[in-house]
Amino acid sequence: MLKTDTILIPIPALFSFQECLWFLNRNYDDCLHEIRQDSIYKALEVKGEMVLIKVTENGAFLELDVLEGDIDADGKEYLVAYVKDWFDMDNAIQPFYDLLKTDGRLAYMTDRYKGLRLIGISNLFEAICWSIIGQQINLSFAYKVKRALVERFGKSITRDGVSYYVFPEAAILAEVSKEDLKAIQFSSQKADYMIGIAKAFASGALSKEMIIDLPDFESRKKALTAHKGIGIWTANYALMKCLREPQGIPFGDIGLLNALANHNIIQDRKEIEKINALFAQYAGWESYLVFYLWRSLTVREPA
DNA sequence: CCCCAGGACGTCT
DNA sequence: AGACGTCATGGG
Repeated sequence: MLKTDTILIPIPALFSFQECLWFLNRNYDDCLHEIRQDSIYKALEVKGEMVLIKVTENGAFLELDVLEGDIDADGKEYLVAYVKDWFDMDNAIQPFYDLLKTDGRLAYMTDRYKGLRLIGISNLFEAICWSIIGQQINLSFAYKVKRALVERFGKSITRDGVSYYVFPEAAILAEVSKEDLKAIQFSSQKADYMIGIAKAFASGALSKEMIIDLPDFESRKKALTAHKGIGIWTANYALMKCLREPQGIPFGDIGLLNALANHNIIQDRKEIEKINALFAQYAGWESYLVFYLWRSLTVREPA
């Protein structure tokens, strides 16, 4: 099928496609998108149909091309909303920069990482599963496990001999066996956690809409941590990446702690009061601060 | 063998 | 509430 659909999305102030690309391409092997020549290729499922999109920069616009899959006007609208949410394009982040500029230790970020946006995970089930996979293991291994899971249980669409995957549906993962997951290097505990979460989503006991409808951050966090396998770190990570809760601070995150130590904001990992004092200065932009601190971490070279 | 990695959970005080 | 031990798995 030939490419026919091109959509242009205006780029807002303080937005850098190159910085967003850096995050998506930071030497980790993420199976849910591919980057070639400054373009992002990603599979999505739109109204039950697999679609392959390409996102690239085109002057003052992001260019969104539908490479595979038939979509109607509603589908286009969905894709535009998806990309805007993915790159947090509707968020005016100048107030965050104003805060950074008053912070001697972090002011440099407004230049060095200018235009970096908090890259999201719009699927709550995926966001939770990904954070469960990432619990207490190094990121390289976490991406390896995710790839095995996605390539085994996720739908895909192929173009030019390359397959692009979407994250598996909850209904599928709800039915897999613990042994299936252990075979792709899940720990026995994480296998139980993820099957349990998948069953909750598959049955409707848990959903993004339900969490959004809760009145405030604390009740959302409680609703998530009520499930086995979702602790403070996982709940806050999911709320930060999916629901874009500013208060979604993944407390205890080793990367966050390392970044704070690198900036001499803390000396050791137990200085909770210093961490709280820092985030108090960034009220409303806590999750952005976390993301920028992650950005500051040097990334290992690929093996 | 050791320690570490984008933690969670139980069980003690 | 908060500290501590335990659980799993792969990488260095």
